[in-house]
Amino acid sequence: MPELPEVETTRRGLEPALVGQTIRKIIIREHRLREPVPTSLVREAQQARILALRRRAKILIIDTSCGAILIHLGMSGHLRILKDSEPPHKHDHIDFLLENSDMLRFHDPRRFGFVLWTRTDPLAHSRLIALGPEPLDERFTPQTLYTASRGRRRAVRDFLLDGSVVAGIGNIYANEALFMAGIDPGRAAGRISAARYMRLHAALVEVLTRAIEAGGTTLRDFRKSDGRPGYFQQALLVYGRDGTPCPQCQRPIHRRLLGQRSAFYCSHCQH
DNA sequence: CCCGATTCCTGTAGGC
DNA sequence: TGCCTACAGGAATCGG
Repeated sequence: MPELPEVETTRRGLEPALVGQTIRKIIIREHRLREPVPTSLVREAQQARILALRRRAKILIIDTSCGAILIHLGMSGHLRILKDSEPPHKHDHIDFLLENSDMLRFHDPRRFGFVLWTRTDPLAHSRLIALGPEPLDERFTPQTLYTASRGRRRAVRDFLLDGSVVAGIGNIYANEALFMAGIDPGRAAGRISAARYMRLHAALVEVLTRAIEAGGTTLRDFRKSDGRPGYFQQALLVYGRDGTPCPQCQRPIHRRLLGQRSAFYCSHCQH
């Protein structure tokens, strides 16, 4: 499940292979992603020169000479650099052929991702405009969380997943940070003190930074742009570890459904 | 405004 | 062995 660290890992891996290249040809085998792949992509992005790769939340932005490609990996997507002679396999939905015989290939079995094209400022795109601060930007502070949470009764785990509060956090890193900060994922966001949001802020920054250094978390589908998995899953403290001993107190980690998705936590260490 | 439920999709794991 | 079901989840949308 690509969250911020996985998309950042992908961005870093793709950057040297893509920047400066011209897109020679775009092949779309499957238009039916989370939203239809626009036909304008083929018409307008072919022959465009790639200028830069950026990331905003979980979205990769490929800036070109005449517009920007926006790519979301959904929960099962990945991007790889291959030789353009590599035959397509199942779920290889889009190929971007480059002038140097390399190819950027978008693969996404569950088709929760999207590939969009815009000729205006990508940061002003409807998918990006309402996002909160980047968690690794200095504009994200403990105050961001404390202020936004006042009066909110929803579980703090779900509050962290709200991209308009802070961008790019998914279920894995929300659970990890809440464990590191000693906060029960089911606690109402508005009933957590400023002092505890200090700890949560620090935990988020630390876990995201470490995950990026490890190349992200590979549970099932995620692959770096060279095809290799990330290694942060070995460092996960609670996510997916129900029944195993808490790394702090040795009591078993619990799994509980919060909303529609699992929360992992230690009932002794988190309150 | 806020919040929870629902929806999209397919591979995998576990039960029988 | 094979079938069936539950589950994984980002984020838009809808209804209360």
